[in-house]
Amino acid sequence: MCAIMQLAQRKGERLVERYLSIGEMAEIHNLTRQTLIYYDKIGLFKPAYVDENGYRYYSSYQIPFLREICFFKAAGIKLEDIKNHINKRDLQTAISLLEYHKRFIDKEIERLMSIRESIANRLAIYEKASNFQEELSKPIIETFPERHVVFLPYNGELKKQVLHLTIMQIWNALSKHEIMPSAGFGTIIKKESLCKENILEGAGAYVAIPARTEHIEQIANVMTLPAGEYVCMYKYGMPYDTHFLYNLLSWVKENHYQVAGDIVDACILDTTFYDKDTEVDLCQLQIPIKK
Amino acid sequence: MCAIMQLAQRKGERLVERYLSIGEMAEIHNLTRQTLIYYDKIGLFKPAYVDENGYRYYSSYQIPFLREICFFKAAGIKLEDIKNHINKRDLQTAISLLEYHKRFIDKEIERLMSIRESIANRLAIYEKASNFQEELSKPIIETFPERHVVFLPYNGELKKQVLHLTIMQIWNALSKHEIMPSAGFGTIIKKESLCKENILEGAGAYVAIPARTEHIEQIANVMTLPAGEYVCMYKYGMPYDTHFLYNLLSWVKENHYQVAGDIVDACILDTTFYDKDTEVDLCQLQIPIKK
DNA sequence: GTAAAGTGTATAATCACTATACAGTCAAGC
DNA sequence: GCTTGACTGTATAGTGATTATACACTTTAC
Repeated sequence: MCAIMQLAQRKGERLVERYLSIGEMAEIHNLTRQTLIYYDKIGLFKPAYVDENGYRYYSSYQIPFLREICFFKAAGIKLEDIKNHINKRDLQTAISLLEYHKRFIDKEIERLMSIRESIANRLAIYEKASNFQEELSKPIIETFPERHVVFLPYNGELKKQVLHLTIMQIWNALSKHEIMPSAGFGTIIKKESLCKENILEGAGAYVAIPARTEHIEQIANVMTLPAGEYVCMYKYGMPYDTHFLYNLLSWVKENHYQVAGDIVDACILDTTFYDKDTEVDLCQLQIPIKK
Repeated sequence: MCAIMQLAQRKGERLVERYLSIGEMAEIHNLTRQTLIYYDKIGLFKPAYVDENGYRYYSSYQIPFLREICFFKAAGIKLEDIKNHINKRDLQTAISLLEYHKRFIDKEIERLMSIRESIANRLAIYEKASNFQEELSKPIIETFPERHVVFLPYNGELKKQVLHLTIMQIWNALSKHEIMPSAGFGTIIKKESLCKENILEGAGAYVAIPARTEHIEQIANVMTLPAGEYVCMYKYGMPYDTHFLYNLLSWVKENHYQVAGDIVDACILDTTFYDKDTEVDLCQLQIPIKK
């Protein structure tokens, strides 16, 4: 039978003085016996009376205290903080504890919202990747909105390791701004190097900054990719496999377009999706065009 | 010196084959050495090569893997789930892992929003309590919106323990609906018992349901307190100290009002705020009135 | 050759419990 | 008074993802 009902029914002259056993107290508050033993041990909530056999007995006057502890706990406040508060409890400390915790909850909500957006960004990239198959190596025209990225030039000849390390440098810089780099990354090839002997001169890695990120101005090395039309091509190949780029540039020429800005080589699926022998990413070349 | 810079500068013919030490790998990913040792131990991420002295060496091809692990970790996904995914990684499992986690994040955000509201509700009550002093025992007219509460009649004579236990019963019922009972609680005295010998006949405990709670119809014993004018009085006294109620009812009569419905005795600050000798709550009597 | 920096293992602590093992206590029915 | 079952006690280990510490060995730089 339910402890609450039993107690409520046993009304009478001795009711007020009657102590509650640990099991009753636990059931009333929807806790386990072990939890109350633990609260006793850490000094958060001790029984009013302990008999000669060590049995714990609680007074019904303690019910509002334990209820309050449960409230703070359900709000996610640490037991240590609850303990410090409940023992010298007054209105002002209660208010400041709750206000402090409310700010903490606000920060947590903000953090989770940003994670939510990161996951959505990543899922959007995967969505793209799911549909690329029939379009591999075919030029298609897509329209992109304005995109903000962090750009860092490659230091030396572009090889796999330089690429990884440069991306990780940007990645860590963004992490320090509490930004999850989930909106994509890749290589940017400078427009002014297209006619040079080494087409990759000045090229670098980029990591996209998620849309709606605040305080972009505090981030170093931010670069803006303009909105507009891009001719795009999916390919299995690393940015230093430049023949894909030359192919697409030929298409631009043949179709009487002009290159309107820096070229993006966006990594869609990295090598972690493929077996060791593949060792190349699925990427999408994006050349901004104008007539 | 920064490991990333050092490696980026040491470019040359042997660069691709060069292994990274545990410290370098950790620094690149903004992790500690111990964390990588732990990942090795739990089988989440093992070095490509271990030398005869037990030193761990990582291949630069492993960088995207560890980066991906860090991404999932930052999203709050459990290492065990990451481990299960990363080893048989493909687009579909990646998508379903992220979609599953997105739903989890959504639930978390909802939970935190509800905690946020609970804290705000509680702070509003404390705000009330901060300002009651000069108004103690004085009748004042306040307007309340419509309020939903869970009501449960007291079983037997109204004493402190019956009061506590009845409230805890409602409290637990609300907890099972994942509602934090933070919007106030107290006693409701039935209008039809005002003229009876025992004014507390049919009286019971109530716990308020926070505004904007969804699916109220699924909660048992819900009662609606109508919007409108209430004559209110702060008092130090329990609901069974009925002389406060009689005083306020006299005021209603003297001022030619009529009692418009059931009477609320709202607990503002319970005994946990006072020393053991006080043993009474700060309450506010609320009598709905009409001319 | 030495010192500093880096690496290894092993262990304890964190937080708020939960689970388990094993022993003693209490209340009801016979 | 005895048995049974429900209840209570203590003690210990485990959870998850680290961090911190202690102590010994190896590598690198000068």
